[in-house]
Amino acid sequence: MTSQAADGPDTVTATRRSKITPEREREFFDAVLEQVRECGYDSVTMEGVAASTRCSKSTLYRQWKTKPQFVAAALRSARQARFTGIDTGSLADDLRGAARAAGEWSGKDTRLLQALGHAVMQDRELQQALREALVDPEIAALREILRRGVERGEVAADHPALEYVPAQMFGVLRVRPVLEGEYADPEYLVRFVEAAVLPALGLT
Amino acid sequence: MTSQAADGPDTVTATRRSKITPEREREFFDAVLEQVRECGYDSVTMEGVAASTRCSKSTLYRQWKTKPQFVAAALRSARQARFTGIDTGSLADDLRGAARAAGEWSGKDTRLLQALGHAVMQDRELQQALREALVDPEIAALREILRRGVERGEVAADHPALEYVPAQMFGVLRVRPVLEGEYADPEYLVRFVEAAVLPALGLT
DNA sequence: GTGTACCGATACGATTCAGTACCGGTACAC
DNA sequence: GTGTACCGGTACTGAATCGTATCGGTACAC
Repeated sequence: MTSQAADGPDTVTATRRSKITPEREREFFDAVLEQVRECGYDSVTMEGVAASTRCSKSTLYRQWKTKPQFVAAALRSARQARFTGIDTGSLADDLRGAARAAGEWSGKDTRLLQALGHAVMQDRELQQALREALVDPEIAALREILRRGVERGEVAADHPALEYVPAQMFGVLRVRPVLEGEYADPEYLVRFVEAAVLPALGLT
Repeated sequence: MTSQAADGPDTVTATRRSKITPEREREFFDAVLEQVRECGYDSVTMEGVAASTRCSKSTLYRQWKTKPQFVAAALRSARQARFTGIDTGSLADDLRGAARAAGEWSGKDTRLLQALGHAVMQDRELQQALREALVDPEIAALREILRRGVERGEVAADHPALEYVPAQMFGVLRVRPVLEGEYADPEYLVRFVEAAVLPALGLT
């Protein structure tokens, strides 16, 4: 359940009503996200997830009322910052680092975003879960990198290109599959940062 | 039928086996694309399209064998270059013009791309139709703009930022809804070109 | 031990939708 | 007129899939 984080030190697993251990829950979440990436949101079925994790549909429906709620829970559980902790002291190197980190997750995240991109327009909870899981943390980390660069005086606070850096990074990341048929890898993104983003910021 | 372009001067409409006029066909195509934008590819139903155009399912299935083929045909029919004919003699102005043109179509095209983004992975014909309709023409036109700029000597042929211009334009176009919750309008894209693309190309 | 609460399996009803089949009606060719 | 070929409407089959209900089994609490 979504409430189980509230009551759960380790040994208390015994006290838990549910026999679904956190590890088991992870299996469910991994399975459903993988199915979403594979087949698209609409084509994901509870039966499919149940089969692939060898549990019964009943078990899934006991824990989560509906498919959207299930997927949203899975998304929330997958939340993690891809590139926090990047802090080299140089804006250019930080951006290169972010590009590299983004490129490493590119395939999985992009497929997920792609697969959910439209479903999200119809379900508020799903939309928010997606933003919290894949969008907001990255944007925040990126803005933090930029903020530090401004603070160090590497770029003017009102530099017009600043506001577009996140959109550039994620935009290029997401459209490369469409334009070139392959996911943006770290090399591609780093070259992009060096060829376009840094020059635009005046960091040659 | 897909073959009707081959046999059709004007008056020959009489000779046509089909009573589906090109205008009527347009209605079908517009309706199905609108449904795709609205509900997503998977949720589009032949029955829905039939109802919204007041024809019968039979009629649709007589013309197109399956749903993917129907949607692909609709996409192909929607093919049109958004920004050919932009040629001001200045690379910077051409790019501004392209940005403005792209921004004007942004909502419709982005929604379509979003809605089809995943379905396309499972159906080759659909994928190709989508590329031909929404991706390739724009890319080609953009590359042509850049080529002319190079030819005029406004930017070096091997300038590293050149290769990323199309990806940036379409990337920013497509992710703005995700990041900021609204489609990229012409103003946004023109400002982006001026703040980031032109500086990166050394065209202050 | 005994009881409780959850598990997995399976079966079920309801719904939705792709695609087919059949119908009577009608516009146009000749 | 008569025939042909297509139209729109409706009904149908068959396959998924949602979500519910039922059932026997089992791990853990006490």
